[in-house]
Amino acid sequence: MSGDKTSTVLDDLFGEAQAERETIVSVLVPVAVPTAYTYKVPAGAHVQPGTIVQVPLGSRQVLGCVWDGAPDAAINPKKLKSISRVYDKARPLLPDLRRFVEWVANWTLAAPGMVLRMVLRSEEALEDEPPLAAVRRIEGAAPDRMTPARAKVLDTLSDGMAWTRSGLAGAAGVSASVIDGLLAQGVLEPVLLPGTPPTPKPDPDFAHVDLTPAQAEVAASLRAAFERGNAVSLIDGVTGSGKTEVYFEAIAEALKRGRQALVLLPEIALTEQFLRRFEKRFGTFPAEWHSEITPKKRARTWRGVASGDVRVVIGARSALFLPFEDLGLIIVDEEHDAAFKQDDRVPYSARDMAVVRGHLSRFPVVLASATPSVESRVNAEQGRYARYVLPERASGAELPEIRAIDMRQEGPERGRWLAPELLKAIAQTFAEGSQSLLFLNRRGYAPLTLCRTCGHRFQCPHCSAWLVEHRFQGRLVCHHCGHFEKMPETCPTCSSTQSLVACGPGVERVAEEVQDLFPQARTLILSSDLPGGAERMKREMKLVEDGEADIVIGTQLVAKGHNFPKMKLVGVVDADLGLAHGDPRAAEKTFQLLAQVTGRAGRVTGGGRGFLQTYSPEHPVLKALLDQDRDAFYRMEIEARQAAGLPPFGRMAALILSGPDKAAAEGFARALVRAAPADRSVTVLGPAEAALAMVRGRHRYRLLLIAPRQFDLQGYLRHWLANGPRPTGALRLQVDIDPQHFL
DNA sequence: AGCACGCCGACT
DNA sequence: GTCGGCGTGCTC
Repeated sequence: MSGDKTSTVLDDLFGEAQAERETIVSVLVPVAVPTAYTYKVPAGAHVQPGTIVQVPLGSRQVLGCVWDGAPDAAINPKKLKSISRVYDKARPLLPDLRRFVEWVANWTLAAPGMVLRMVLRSEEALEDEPPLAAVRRIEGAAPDRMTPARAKVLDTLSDGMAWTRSGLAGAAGVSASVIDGLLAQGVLEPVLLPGTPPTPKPDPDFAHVDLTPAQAEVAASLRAAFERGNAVSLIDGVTGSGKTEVYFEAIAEALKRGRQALVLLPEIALTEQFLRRFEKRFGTFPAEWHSEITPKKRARTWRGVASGDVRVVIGARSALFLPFEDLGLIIVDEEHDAAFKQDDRVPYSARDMAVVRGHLSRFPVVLASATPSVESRVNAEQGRYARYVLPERASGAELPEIRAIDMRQEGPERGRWLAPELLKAIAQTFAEGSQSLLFLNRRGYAPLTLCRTCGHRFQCPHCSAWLVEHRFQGRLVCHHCGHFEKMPETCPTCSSTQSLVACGPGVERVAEEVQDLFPQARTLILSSDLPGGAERMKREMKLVEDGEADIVIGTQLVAKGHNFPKMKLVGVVDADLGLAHGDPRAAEKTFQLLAQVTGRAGRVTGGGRGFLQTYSPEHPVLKALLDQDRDAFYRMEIEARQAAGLPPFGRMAALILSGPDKAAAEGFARALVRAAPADRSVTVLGPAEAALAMVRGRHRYRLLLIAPRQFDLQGYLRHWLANGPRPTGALRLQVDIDPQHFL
């Protein structure tokens, strides 16, 4: 070509000009600073907004992301450092995700870099996956001696595929040393595989789906929501109504449209059964994402999500920050669950931020629950969410019949905890070969121990809560801070022996009573504090599922999602527990818990029965449960909150003010107090969770404000969001404020 | 003197 | 979030 020489000269000139005028870019770094920092781009490196880089920061190297907007030209050029590495194998973070990071940072009052940190949670994912060491049969080669183990290996390899050493040993049912032997003999050869092949894509048409007319109608509405862009739907269905099947249809629709889908679950324990159901419906497993995933799998999923190889993710709240290539749907299952809230570091509600992410990227979000949160019901009633009700069980089984047992009149004798009527029902259920569940939200043997002689009560030395006796462990335990001590023989105050008495029941004590009265029944305690951890829990849940236990005594973990097909009877040992708490959400939490736990009865078979042992059968929360009238509960609760001056969206309006400057934080607090009318000033108080946060927190001065009805917190926040800058260095919004009104 | 610990500001 | 500098107070 004739222009060869000229273009070379031009290139040189251009290169020189570039070298003289060094390029600088904004880089967001994972530290608590308010803005992106500025770095030089090394010659020859190519970066764009979204590119993931490594940069020097102080004395260390950190991950960062090239950010939007002009770099800060006011920074002293002598201070500027160079990007030390460009991760060109990793996909740049897309604009939608970057906007989401900024939105969450703005909302939670966290530094944007701290939110970015939640995105960059797998350093391994930024490199190409290292090749996998494997073995393959060498055509025609044979071992000197054929043994049964060797034959099994060669048989497994007969399809000509390469296997990993451990995978092959496992598949052939031999030890890995057999494979080493065959390698040494030159029958097998080592090969390198290019990482893991992508998992097969879920097939939206894999299974024949048989929906009830009610389910089909909701499924059709969810499919239609894709046409509306950013619609939020609330599936409000009784326990056993088949919400999962319905939202699976929304996932199928997302897949058919070539979009990715994300399912958020409140806790890891629920993923197991979800995976099985998903596989039945879509023919393959979704990718999993939560804190217990191994680094390798984590990296694979992160990369797969970014490249689009992974189509569906099921995960805990942190999955919300995965770098999806083209996310088209988020499902938030058990949307009422408090586990969606993160209280430390960046304090956010994954349910609310899911709605935000859907809004920013214009895709549908589905919230599902048998007991929706009050705020979601309000959002639905006020037209922000579409609400779909599934009032009946998909199996056709009728809902359990629920009865109150008035403990003032029909209670058990002294020192016993189960009323005669409940015992009779347990005996019947046992006789017909079905399961009973006794629910008591109290771990251990007894919540309080005292001395009969001198009245000494065992109290935690650190937090003034009663110490709970755990008889299996022979300990007194504080459920607040974890402090424990050995159960003493004598009273520490008056030294009397045989004088300590247990007051009130825990699950261990109820189990003792059950074993005493039904010695021939197989009883099982399900409580999170028993030794053996998650593995044991999984085993025992399976035992109950398979009908290997007759009477189960459990704490609140039995209320969550597990399917117990043989469970016919549920007895709530103390239905009043939780109603008396000072927590403004006590009624809601109790309603949800009791509705979920009684919903276990006869879920598959029908004919379930529930009993609530109570001293206050007239309490409106219990009445709503007894009457099977969920709407009555929500009506009552929304009215009660309005009367208490809580905001109409049903959530506590709270601000946590914190910062290094105590005077500034207090000054701002006083300004807030002045802004509220004189008759009901802003109350400055510290509920238990805020107090705990204060003790554990790194900030030195912190103040919790609950704004009463007169204070226009919403208006203030709206103004603040629109007009920046922050009133103090570190003002933190509590996770309980609903972002719906700001979208 | 030597160092553990907590506090505090800086980090581009 | 993490590091380094600095002051305090205690031990070898």
